Amino acid sequence: MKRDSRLSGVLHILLHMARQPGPQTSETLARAMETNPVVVRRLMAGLREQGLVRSEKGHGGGWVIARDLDRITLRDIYEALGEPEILAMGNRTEAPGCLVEQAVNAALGSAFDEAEALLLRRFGEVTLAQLSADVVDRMPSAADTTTLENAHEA
Amino acid sequence: MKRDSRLSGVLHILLHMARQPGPQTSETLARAMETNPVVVRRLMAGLREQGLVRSEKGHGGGWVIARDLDRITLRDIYEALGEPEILAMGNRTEAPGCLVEQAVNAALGSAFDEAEALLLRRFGEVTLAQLSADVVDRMPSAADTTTLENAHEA
DNA sequence: TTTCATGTAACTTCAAATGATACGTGAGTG
DNA sequence: CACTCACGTATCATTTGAAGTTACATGAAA
Repeated sequence: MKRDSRLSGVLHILLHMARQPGPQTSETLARAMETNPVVVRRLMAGLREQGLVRSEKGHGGGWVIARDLDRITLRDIYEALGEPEILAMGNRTEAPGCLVEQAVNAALGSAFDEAEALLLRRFGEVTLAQLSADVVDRMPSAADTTTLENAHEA
Repeated sequence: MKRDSRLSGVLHILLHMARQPGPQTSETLARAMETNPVVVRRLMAGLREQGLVRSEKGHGGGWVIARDLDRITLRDIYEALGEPEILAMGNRTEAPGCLVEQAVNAALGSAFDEAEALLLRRFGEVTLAQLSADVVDRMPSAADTTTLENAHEA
């Protein structure tokens, strides 16, 4: 399967939005991500429904973040995306009659559950504010005025 | 993508083999798994290369486990399968120039790594012997003579 | 030599993310 | 009011890898 990069992608979008004052269009955000505006809208749709972002049509429209950055965790975003599959592996059958398969499912299942739970816990501990601060830490000090355009020239 | 169930499948195969004395053919094992003999051979190919199982051609041939059950961990089997992808999610880009994406990758990447490490650690702690014992625990006591055939009728 | 069973290549099927095109809707602008 | 901008969304193509299937070669035992 192709690796799911929606969480990675939407975080990229949100952090770019966080660094710019006004509304950002899907068009602009798509260029920063080297992708298509429709992909941006699709990613953002779930976030809008959860009230994490707002969108406006027409002139001067675009996307804005609708909540304080320190009150949005990666977990909130993950859930807004529709809680995509975390693991690429799984049990062959869900409710097998075969005792052998039941034993396999029990052993693998608990390991899978633990790994998922760990990841979700980590997601819950990281806020957009923290990530945004990390971006600043990574910047050569003089470049604090980096715009969406030249952010991708480096 | 479709969920990868190779580990689950190969464990099912191995535990069925563990409960029968002689060599088992791909044909027989495939019937127990409700799949195709070629799929069985494909799953077992890696295990054979790692010396976990042996195969013989011709009359009376088939597959046998080549090592004590308590010396085979799920991790051994996972590695013999070629270490398939564990996570369905990943970073959009591996070595991005964009500082924003670098920050995203760092945050997500460490969480991903932790989850993977946890799962692999769990795999390393479980042996085939333990799983096989668990199968017995799940059996109604009188059914200890369950064969491959009626194991799937219950 | 016939049969059985593995070893593999090649093809089809399937699922889901991603990319792209097209068109509808609503909000500003002139 | 007409026009443009930007989102909303349906639809289709592309991509990737697992899983299933068919076909045939190889080697071992009867």
